[in-house]
Amino acid sequence: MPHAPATMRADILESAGRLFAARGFRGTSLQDIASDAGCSKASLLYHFTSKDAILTELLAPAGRELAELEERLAALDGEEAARAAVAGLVDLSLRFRRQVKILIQDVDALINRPELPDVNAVTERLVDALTGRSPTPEARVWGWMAMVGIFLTSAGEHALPDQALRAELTRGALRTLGRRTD
Amino acid sequence: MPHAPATMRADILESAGRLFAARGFRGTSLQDIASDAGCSKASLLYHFTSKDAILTELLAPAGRELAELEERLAALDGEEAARAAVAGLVDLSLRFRRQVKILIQDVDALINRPELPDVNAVTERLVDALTGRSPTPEARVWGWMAMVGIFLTSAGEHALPDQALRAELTRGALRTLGRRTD
DNA sequence: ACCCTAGCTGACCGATCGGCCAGTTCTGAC
DNA sequence: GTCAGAACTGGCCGATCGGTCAGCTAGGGT
Repeated sequence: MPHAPATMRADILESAGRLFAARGFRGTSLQDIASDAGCSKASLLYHFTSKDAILTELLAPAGRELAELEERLAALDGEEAARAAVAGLVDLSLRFRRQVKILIQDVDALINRPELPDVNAVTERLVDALTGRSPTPEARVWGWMAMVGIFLTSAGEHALPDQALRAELTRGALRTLGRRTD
Repeated sequence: MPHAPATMRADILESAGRLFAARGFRGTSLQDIASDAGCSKASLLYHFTSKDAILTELLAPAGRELAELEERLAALDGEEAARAAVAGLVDLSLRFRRQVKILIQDVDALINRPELPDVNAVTERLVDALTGRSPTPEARVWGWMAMVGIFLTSAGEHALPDQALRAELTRGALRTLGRRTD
């Protein structure tokens, strides 16, 4: 039964998006997508020029909006710009959650290894330590932000000697948690 | 010239670590490592049981220390625990920078795509907006933390409705930047 | 009734990659 | 000098993956 109007294309995008978010781009084969969407691998490449093109179509809207946000910010200044940047990033990240997950999925696959402690368990206990006994759900979000912020910011290139970077990471994290930084 | 004592093994680890950090685990082949280390692919598998075993050996020390940190935190409580958790994570992340880069490298490879705006440029401009004109290097670190925190925390699972999560992400980010949260 | 075409497919291809093995070379111990 | 064994290698294998292609089929336009 070939002629299902244009639903196949949409089904493929939906399957690919879900699988990419769950197993990562490289961790998902064309066959995986085809099986999930209920068609043949060749059919994928009839509707899309390549595996990469599927990912492109999934990420393009987020990219467009990010560029728009950037433009909007260029017109603002000072406190106004800072608040707009935060609000814009929050909005974007939440509305394109699946896309964010696609981008960071490979990290999950890499981090869940026997020689590393279970990342979920560690996360839970670190957040516990950060937020104290019986934390509110809100406090747990801040705990997450502080941990992720420390972890990933450490890997970036910063114009700061190691000792100073160490101090600033600590200060930023404590502030995220709403604690005194002295 | 076979018998270089045990330097080959160390050379392989060094090469693998550098390449994994630069191109990611999956993006680095055994041949890449062999060429860089100046030996044959078969030699890698003489010194290590598998490609995965190389990564394991590179990550194991970080995993051990993370487990130790967790243990140490279990004995503490309240403000003391929070500060020890932050200090411990900062220390770990900075001392194992290369390992952190290995874990997140695949994200870099995935995020630098034509349909997405150039991530470095966007990062720069967002940090500009967050920190205002002529920011200090310290302020840029906080800007980084806030952005990364928003971005990655949004992808996690939180026991919070979307609207509340949105508010808390905003609040946390503004606090990281040392701004009023009202 | 006929045919054109969009939708779809099975079979196949070339490339790459992780891993294996038989065999060679060098070294240190005796 | 001899020899055991560690260090190392070229060549090969099976699996997987992205992608191609010739061809089948169902339906709508005429």
